[in-house]
Amino acid sequence: MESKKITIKDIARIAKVSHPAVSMALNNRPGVGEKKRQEIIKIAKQVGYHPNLVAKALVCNRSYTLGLIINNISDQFYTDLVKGVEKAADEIGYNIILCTTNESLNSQKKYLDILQSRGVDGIIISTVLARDPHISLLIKEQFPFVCINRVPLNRSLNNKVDYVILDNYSSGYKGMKHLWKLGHDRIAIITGSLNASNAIDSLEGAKGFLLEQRLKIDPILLREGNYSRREAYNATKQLIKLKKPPTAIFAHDDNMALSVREALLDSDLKIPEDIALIGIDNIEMGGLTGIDLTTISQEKNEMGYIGAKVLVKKIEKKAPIMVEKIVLGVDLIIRMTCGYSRYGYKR
Amino acid sequence: MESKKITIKDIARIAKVSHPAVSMALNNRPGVGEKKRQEIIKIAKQVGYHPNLVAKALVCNRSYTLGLIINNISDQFYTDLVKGVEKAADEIGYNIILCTTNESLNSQKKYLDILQSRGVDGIIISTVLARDPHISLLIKEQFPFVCINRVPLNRSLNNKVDYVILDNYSSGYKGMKHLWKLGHDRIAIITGSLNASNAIDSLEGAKGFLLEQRLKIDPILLREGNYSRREAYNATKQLIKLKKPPTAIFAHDDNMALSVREALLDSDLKIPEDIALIGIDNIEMGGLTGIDLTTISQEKNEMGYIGAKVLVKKIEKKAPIMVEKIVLGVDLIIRMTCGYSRYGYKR
DNA sequence: CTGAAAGCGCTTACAG
DNA sequence: CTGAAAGCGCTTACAG
Repeated sequence: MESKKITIKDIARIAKVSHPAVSMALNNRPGVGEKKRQEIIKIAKQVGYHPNLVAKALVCNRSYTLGLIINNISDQFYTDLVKGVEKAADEIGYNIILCTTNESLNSQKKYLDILQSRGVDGIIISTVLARDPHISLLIKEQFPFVCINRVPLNRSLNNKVDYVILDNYSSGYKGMKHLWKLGHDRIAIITGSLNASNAIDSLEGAKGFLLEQRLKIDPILLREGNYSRREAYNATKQLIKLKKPPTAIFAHDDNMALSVREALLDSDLKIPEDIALIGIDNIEMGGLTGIDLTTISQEKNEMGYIGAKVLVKKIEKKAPIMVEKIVLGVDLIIRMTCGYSRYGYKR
Repeated sequence: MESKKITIKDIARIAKVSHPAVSMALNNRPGVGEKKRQEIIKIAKQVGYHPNLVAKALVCNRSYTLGLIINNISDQFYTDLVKGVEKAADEIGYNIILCTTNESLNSQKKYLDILQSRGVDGIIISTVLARDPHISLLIKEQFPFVCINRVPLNRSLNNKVDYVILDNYSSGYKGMKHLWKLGHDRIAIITGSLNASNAIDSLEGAKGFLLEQRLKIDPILLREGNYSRREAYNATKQLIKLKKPPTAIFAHDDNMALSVREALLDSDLKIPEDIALIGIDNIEMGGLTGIDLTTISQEKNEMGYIGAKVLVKKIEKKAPIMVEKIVLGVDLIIRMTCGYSRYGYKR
């Protein structure tokens, strides 16, 4: 009792025309008279015709589908990114196949292969590592893709990959400057995954500011947090047990900052009285009253949105052959966790 | 300079066999000698063959792709749901096309059509309305789908749709009971979208408990929040301005509860001293120190996971023809926003 | 403007 | 076990 799928051949039979005529009529192409066209469209509606996009994709070699590779849907940073990509995709009539790697390189490779096999027209990848082994293959195969959030750092790929990223260097720089101006000299940093460009850049930015002040970070205050809430929590617990504990912690994303906060509060430390805290990303939850996380705002939505647009431009070859490199600006968002509102800048 | 896609015909030429032989070899089917099989597999690897899943889907009428329709990726409730679906899909080798409707029925219809056209093997839909106009068509067409989170309430569809939902009635009941036992008599409710079964059931549960106590809710304390943060905020502002304001607010999801909290704090009301607050869902952010939202825990992840498994069972027809109706239990999570820890139950 | 043929990259079914 | 044919539902290119 399975209801058979209705195809253009069925419609052709009813309309007494050839099936290519139906195809042309439905796709608004010349090759069929206006009267016939209207008749065919009417019949298609009546019989509830759904075009088979799989067949169409096979013959046109275009699926109007994009792959999106992210790390972790539970991290609001990625949620916002997905939202931006979806908005763009919706506007231009593409659909999204969502793939989550959980920071696994094997998983990334698996999804890259699957997405290509599934005939997506291009891939938006937010999980690339600094020395990513997969990107060069995509380039060699001339498969359309765009990096967002993170870029490969191999020199040889420098002018070959389109990307849309955040100005992570400035995020690190501005966060550090804020803490320094508040009088902090002993600042711990909990970084992202240091094999990823965004984390590397944030750290460089933080160090860059210190360098300008002829300061250096005490290596014991530098912890790799891998964007993991648990690692951030544990790192914080260790940091505050130090003989000379930090007076401030700079977590290189808000997701980790929230865990740092939990760790501090669990240890009965007051923020910012006992220790200051600043994050990066400006995720929505950081702004809740009582959290009031000072942070660096980043245009996550825009990054996804623009990334998708850049990719589709490439796919549709509407632009001349060129590589687009887009860097979105960042801003300091002062809330309560650094104590600025109470003390103001000291220097 | 576009690099041509490698197909089984290319491999066939190299291996000096017919292309169906290659297909059989690569799919581990009988019909080709073991030696040849190994040779073919080796060649495929060497030339970097990616099978064209679009072609495969066309001939097999199976794409190993699932559609997932949600309302709003920014709501952590849906994020968790997506995560569960993804986990199941990953385990069984399916990919997910993600569609977001933002509570728009037109959008839901659009995506339902697109997903079918795209040849997904089935659809997981979490956005169905109580009187949903689209579900009966899916049933008529015998298109595999499963409802999660929400179900249609039309009597005629009663025994025709598979679903995995939460025990929303109990969520409403348990939340109300908790507040009542703490001594509250004037409890406001901010509901979800009352054209959706989950919101209706939660409200029924809350009313159900009151009825047992021979109590009724004052209509002025009942507000439809539509799962929107803004509406919850505004509703709260109105509620506290009432001549007889409520002593407690029961928000029918945590996302709204967080906005209620903002509205209360913005009005300098203390939680729970001035007014108690309870949500539903147990989203991660509600558990942060300083938020400490009392809530009803729900197995959002499990709902997605089981939903996907039920759907695939149906698609693969491994089970006898039957309808699965699964209801997941819920639990009261006592934290700080109702003041239980300070006062204990009064009755 | 109209119709019949060829083909997208696969798999299935059927001769040898 | 092996090979050639047919077909999935479409679109494109080419005769009439």
